[in-house]
Amino acid sequence: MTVTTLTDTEFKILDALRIFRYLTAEQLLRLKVTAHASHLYPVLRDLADGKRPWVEKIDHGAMPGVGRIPAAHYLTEQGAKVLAGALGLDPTEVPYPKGVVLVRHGFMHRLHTIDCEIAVRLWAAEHGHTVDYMASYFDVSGANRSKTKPKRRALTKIDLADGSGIIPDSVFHLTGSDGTPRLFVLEMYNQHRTKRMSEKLAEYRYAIGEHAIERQFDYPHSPRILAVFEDDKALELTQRNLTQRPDFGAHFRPFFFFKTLPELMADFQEGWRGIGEVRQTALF
DNA sequence: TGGTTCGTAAGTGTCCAACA
DNA sequence: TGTTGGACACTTACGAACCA
Repeated sequence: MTVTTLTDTEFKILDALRIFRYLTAEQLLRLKVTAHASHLYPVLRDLADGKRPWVEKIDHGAMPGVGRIPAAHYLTEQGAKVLAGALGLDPTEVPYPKGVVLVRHGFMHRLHTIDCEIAVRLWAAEHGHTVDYMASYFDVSGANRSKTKPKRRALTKIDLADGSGIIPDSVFHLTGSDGTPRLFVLEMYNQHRTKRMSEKLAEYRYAIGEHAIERQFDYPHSPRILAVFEDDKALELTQRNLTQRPDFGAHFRPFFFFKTLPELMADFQEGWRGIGEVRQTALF
């Protein structure tokens, strides 16, 4: 039997990758796996070298007007096994990405979805809330070509009565310090046309009408649908588009909460905007 | 005492757009 | 067509603190 010794930083990095699946160096620093980049980079390099390939990374180079795109790190099969040993878990209990192929645009969207997840988890830890469940659109079960497993399916998918479905970017369930459970559905928009954004949000009126979200995630109350935007301009255009839609009645509006990503990263609970409202409100 | 981590500062690498 | 600059991420060097 091989005994593997992990330093505290190495363990924190592997465990953070278990929870968040893909992380940039900046996100790892935000999660406080170590205090400074000058220590983080050598540790990451050591974890990814030939002797201990427990972590791999995807490098996308640079983007015009944006600069260099950060590399995304993820657990390898060996890394998942080592972490399972350190946590006293069976290796099958530590997931790791398989068949990793990410285009740049998809990568930025995934990066921002993970930013939302980090913001929610850090806020929950700081405010005594428990994260009971959290999944993103890239978390899937099953396999399309398998004869034994069910078909591939996003864990966040909401089935609708007509056989179609909606795949939110993220779904999570929190329990407050007073024991109150709350379910949230999150949509993260970046670099899309705002018309496409409002169309995706308008699809939720079917899920609301059928109580499909409550049914799918076994939640007895109304869920909160969070729409997070890269900037104010996209947020305001989407708000305006939804208020002008004749098929999007006023009774749908209380379900929706709007915010920009920087605002979400600063505070998860406060400062949300409703559809057609300037006044900011708390989520609960 | 040695391994690990922290902190500062400066330099390098990558890609694209603009320009001569 | 080659050069330059922008906008970043990433790397390296070095000294110091911490801790078992």
